[in-house]
Amino acid sequence: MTSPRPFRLTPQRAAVLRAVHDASDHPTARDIFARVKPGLPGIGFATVYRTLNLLVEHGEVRELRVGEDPVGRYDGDTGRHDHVRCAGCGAVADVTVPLPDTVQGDAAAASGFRVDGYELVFVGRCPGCAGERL
Amino acid sequence: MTSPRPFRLTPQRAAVLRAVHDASDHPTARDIFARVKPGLPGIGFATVYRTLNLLVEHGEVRELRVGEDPVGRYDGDTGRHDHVRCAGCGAVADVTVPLPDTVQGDAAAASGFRVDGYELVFVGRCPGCAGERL
DNA sequence: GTCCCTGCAAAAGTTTTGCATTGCG
DNA sequence: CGCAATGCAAAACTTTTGCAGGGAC
Repeated sequence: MTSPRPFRLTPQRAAVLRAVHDASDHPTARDIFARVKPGLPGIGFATVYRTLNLLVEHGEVRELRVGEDPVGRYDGDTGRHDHVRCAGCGAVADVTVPLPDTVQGDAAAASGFRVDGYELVFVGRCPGCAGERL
Repeated sequence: MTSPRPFRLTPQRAAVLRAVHDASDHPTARDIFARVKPGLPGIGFATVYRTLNLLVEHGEVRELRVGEDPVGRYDGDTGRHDHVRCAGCGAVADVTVPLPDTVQGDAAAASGFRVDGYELVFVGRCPGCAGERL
């Protein structure tokens, strides 16, 4: 079992948790660092990263990597939902598109894997970028 | 316009292209470097990366990043298909699960984005890892 | 001759780790 | 006291870029 170790809610951890939950733009670790820094000037990168990993382990926060961008993004909404990424500016938005119940079974049958879930990311253009080019 | 520049098929490029097309395991740039090195001992990392980017631009190869792993993987199959990732060992396999035609329209309606496509990655356990734990 | 390609080395960027210090319990 | 958490600095990694040399056309 992955029994999460006990958890101490320090000011740093509370600040990071709040920053992720308050954000709606899927911030990167760097973004979160920048947003938390003003309230805790002493905080360092390492604490932010360690905290984010801890929060992910505890299921308080969801980590996602989308598209060709190699940087991790964090989502305070841990409920089931999907994402859309703008190919123009890289923005990531939430969206929920229910798939038929059969897809996981289909995937399992086709691959031989046991399938527990999926990640679905749509690719397109946000309203701002849609009119520009292409 | 993204008019692909002319293209010279050097031995290095041919080797990288062949390595990706022959692979079925979605190798990383590092994997490809290791596989190509024996046949071209002089080759360097930079050439592999530059070549992979070139091949992606020309649509000869597909780049994908899946899961919490920040490293890029490459797929010689450029046709429409999906992937399954093993949460145990990190293996990535191909799978094709057609989704209803309505999903892209649903996503567009729900997000306000123009939606051109999607990436679908199932998460589960490969046959080898399924029996082990959890 | 010109231009593209390569290889090496260094740079850039993200994430992790080591270690001494601090401070709660 | 004992142990976990922090902050700083350095390390680990992946990927990109600068530059000089060399080959193709």
